[in-house]
Amino acid sequence: MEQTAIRPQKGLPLYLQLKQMIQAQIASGVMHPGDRVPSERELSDRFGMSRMTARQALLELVREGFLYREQGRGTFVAHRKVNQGLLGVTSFTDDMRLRGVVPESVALDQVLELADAEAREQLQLDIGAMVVRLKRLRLGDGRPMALEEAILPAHFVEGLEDHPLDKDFSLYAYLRERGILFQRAHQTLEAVLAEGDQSQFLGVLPGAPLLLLERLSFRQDGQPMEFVRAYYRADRFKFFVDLNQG
Amino acid sequence: MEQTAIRPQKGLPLYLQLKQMIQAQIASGVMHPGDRVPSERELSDRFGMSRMTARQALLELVREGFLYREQGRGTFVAHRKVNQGLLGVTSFTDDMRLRGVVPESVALDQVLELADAEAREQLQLDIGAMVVRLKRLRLGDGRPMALEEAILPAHFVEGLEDHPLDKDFSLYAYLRERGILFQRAHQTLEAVLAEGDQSQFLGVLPGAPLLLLERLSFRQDGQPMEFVRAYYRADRFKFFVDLNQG
DNA sequence: AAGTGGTCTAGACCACCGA
DNA sequence: CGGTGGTCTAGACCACTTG
Repeated sequence: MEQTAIRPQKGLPLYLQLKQMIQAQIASGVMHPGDRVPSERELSDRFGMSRMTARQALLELVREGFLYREQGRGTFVAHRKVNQGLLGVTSFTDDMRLRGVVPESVALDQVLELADAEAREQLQLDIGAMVVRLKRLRLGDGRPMALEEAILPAHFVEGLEDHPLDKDFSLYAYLRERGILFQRAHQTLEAVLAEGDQSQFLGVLPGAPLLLLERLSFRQDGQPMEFVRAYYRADRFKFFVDLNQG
Repeated sequence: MEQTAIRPQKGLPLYLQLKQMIQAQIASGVMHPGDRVPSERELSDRFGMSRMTARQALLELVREGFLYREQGRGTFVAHRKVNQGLLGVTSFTDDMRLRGVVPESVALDQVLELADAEAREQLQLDIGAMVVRLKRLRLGDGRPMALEEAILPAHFVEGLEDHPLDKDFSLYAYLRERGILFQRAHQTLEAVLAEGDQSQFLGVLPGAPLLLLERLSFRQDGQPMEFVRAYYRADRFKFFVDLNQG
């Protein structure tokens, strides 16, 4: 832990600068798993900040799994960072890129319609509300990966009808640009067998195993904003998630 | 938000008392989704605590999804609490109980042996290390739900060999009693088809869909401590998870 | 301009742990 | 015992939102 510059308001809050510095030391191997990190008092002395500021940096790193603390002993570098950050809500596009696969979408259907009972229930809409329904075939490196249907309240996506949905278009990037962000999602996964349409679009035999994913996403204020039902080819897709706390 | 007693050191830290009070008001319906919660300054005034203390209560409730904040506007009650707390590592036993199903286990096999290559890789063990291998059939309300194999480093579970593994025995409760806690887990899910042994134990036809779950659990210090591979009957089990942050 | 959350300070006492 | 993290105080200035 060298005395690199950390002091001034160079745009970034102090605690974030400290956090990044510690993170860098772990990543670069300067500090090893099990090593003790300097105490809150030591950090605040060394970098001329208050103890609460150093504390905030350490606590965030603990929450993110880089460090762990033991009462009365100290703060230590965690042993193996479990797949950093994959606790977040991911989009198909990001997901594929992360795996080094080139994502692609083919729009099969795209309609503006009255929300049916299921959509109203999931998205908590009133009778008469309109929704956009997007049916897409998802490709990875040009091969069919998943058949996906997304339903969103129409007011979130005005103008989307004129948007090209093919190629590497990401619905999530589109929403991000418009300032619409997810905060939380509830997701279920089950195993089903391919039938009818599904096997044709995905290029598998009827009876092949599929992973059925259903996801309801919420905005920051807790309002539901997207319901997705997607069928993934089991031989090409494995879902993973990191869980915290015991 | 009434002026109930909150002041003194009645065992519980101040910020936890405040947190619980706010949580109770949300649960009881006194405060509704979208309602503004008193500001940090207002809370600190009203309850005679410092702003940082009130802030700590609010920030924890935000992290847990009960509240959300908007810069310059205030702190608000979130709209729908997404399955409270199900971000955690769950055991089969807890999971079933949560769903109102009576869990049961039948031990099929239980051996102490040399760790093979896969076990060493997953659990980061050296050559020559011993592991305990537990094979169990999991029942819910008396019906087969899953076929599960767990592998643990032998030094975590000394004495387990003499333990009855049937009935409602929970490996996790056993470990909890011995002070061994999980902090984090990495889990993957995929869809497969039942074959051989699996279909017999689970009571399904070969070719029936199964949900294959693999989980690697870590202790607080980041050391891996259990690897589980479980096959769930797709018609009786749906996996769900809540994700944070977009 | 007034109110909010975001950051930060310079102290304090406590419970817990190790030597 | 000294050092650690856990809690807490009473202030401060900032950026942001709203009227």
